[in-house]
Amino acid sequence: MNQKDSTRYETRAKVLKALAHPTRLFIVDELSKGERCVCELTEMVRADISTVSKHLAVLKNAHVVSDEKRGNQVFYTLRIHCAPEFFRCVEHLLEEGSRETNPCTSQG
Amino acid sequence: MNQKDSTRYETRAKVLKALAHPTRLFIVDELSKGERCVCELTEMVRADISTVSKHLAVLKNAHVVSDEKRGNQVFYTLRIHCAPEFFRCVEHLLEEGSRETNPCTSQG
DNA sequence: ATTCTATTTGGCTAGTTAGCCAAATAATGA
DNA sequence: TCATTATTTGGCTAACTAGCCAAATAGAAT
Repeated sequence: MNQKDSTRYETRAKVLKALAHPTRLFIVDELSKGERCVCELTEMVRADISTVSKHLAVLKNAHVVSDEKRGNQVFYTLRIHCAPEFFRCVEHLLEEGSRETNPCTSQG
Repeated sequence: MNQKDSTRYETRAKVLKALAHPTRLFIVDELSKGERCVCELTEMVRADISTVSKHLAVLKNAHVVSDEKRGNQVFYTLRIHCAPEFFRCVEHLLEEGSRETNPCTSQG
C-alpha cells in the first residue's frame, strides 16, 4: 500500500465516517427527496438544533451535502446521489443473512 | 422518525461504520479481487496481525465479509459486492469538487 | 505430547465523537 | 436600533475506537 493508495483510502473513509451515524443517514434519506432547511430537519429528528447543525457540518465537510443560505434559513442539498442505491444494496445484503451470494453484484 | 426507521438507520450505520476506516477499506478493495487469508492481508497493510484481525472482526460483525477456516488459516471473502461501485461514485464526487451536479446519479 | 504457525482475544492508553447547554452570529422586520 | 427567528460555534463530559503487546486458542507436523 503506497502513499497514493493511503490517501485514497483516507479520503473514502472520511466520506463513510460522515455517513456512519443514524441521524446523518436519516438526513441523507430525507435530502434524497429534496432540499430541507435546518429547522425542518431538526423537527424531524427531534434533537437539539445545535446537534443537527453539527451533523450537517460533518456531512458538508465530507462533501456529502451542500448548503445555500436564503433569507435567514440554510437549505441543505444531497450531493452524493449514489448513496440511496448503495443503502438498498446494504439492506439487501443484511436481509439475505448468511447466504454466500447476493444479487446486488455490480461487477461485470 | 419512528421506531422501525430508527432501527433501519442504526443497521445501515453499523455497516458504514465498519467500512469507515482506511485499513478496512484497503482490505475491502483487496478482497474485491478474491479471498485472502489474514497473513496475506497483514503483510500488505503492515500492521500488527492482531490489529488486522480486529479489523476483520469488525467487518465480519457487520456482515461485510465472511470467513472460512481451512487448515490453520482463515480466509476472508467480500460479501458486499456493491461497495467498489459505491466507492467509485464517492471518488467521482470528490474529484468534481464543488460542482452542483455529478454524473454518478443512479435515480431513474 | 511438543513444537510451529496462524489467528483471536484481553487489556491498556491515547485520541475521537455525540449531544447537551450557552453564547455568538446573521438576516428580518418593527 | 432593538427584538425575533434561524443557525453555528465553544465548551464540556461520557462513550467509543485504534493499535500495540501479551496471552490464549487451534490446527499441522514431528
